[in-house]
Amino acid sequence: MKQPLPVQWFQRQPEIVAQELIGKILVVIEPDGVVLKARIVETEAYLATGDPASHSYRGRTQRNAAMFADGGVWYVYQIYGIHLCVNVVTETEGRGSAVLIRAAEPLAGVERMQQRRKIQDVRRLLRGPANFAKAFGFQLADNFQPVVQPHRFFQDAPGTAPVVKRSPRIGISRAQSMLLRFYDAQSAFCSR
DNA sequence: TACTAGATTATCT
DNA sequence: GATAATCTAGTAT
Repeated sequence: MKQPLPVQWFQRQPEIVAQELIGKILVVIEPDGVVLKARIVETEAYLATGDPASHSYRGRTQRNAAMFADGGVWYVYQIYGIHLCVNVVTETEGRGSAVLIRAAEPLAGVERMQQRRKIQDVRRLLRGPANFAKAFGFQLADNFQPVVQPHRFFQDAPGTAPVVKRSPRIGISRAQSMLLRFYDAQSAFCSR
């Protein structure tokens, strides 16, 4: 069994973490013992400085406080009233950067994900940030929680590294020229 | 397959 | 009071 990625792995520049997170595997062990696994295929970086699309751009607020914590914690927030977006905080205390997880490829626990999503199509199960959050059972309460825990962690993936491409981020109105979305060009599980 | 409208609330100004 | 790092369902093509 692979070792979990250590917290220091996340305490680097968001562009680096976003790019290297592609192909990594998220493992979640549910309270009843069911194991969920997924291979990350799409992420976006939100920078600490000079990035108007980042929640941290206008400084620290109650909502984005987790972004300013030490790297290696979750930043979870609700958007459009009904959806959750899940980020991994990067860099260190006081910076304010994070990586949004946008899509993944289901590897284990597919039935549990299908129950939560109320759909069968495996390709759509983890496509889009809110869908990913729902399938894995993320809650607002996961905000500020450590990324490295016994029941929920990332691990390195076996095999060759994926071909990672970059493009403009999706769904934002500012800084659309910045190429901060990273995705596995060979995966059929990306959101676009 | 493509486009549009509507959902629904925490958070910020 | 306005906005938002979205998704789904519905109608049109």
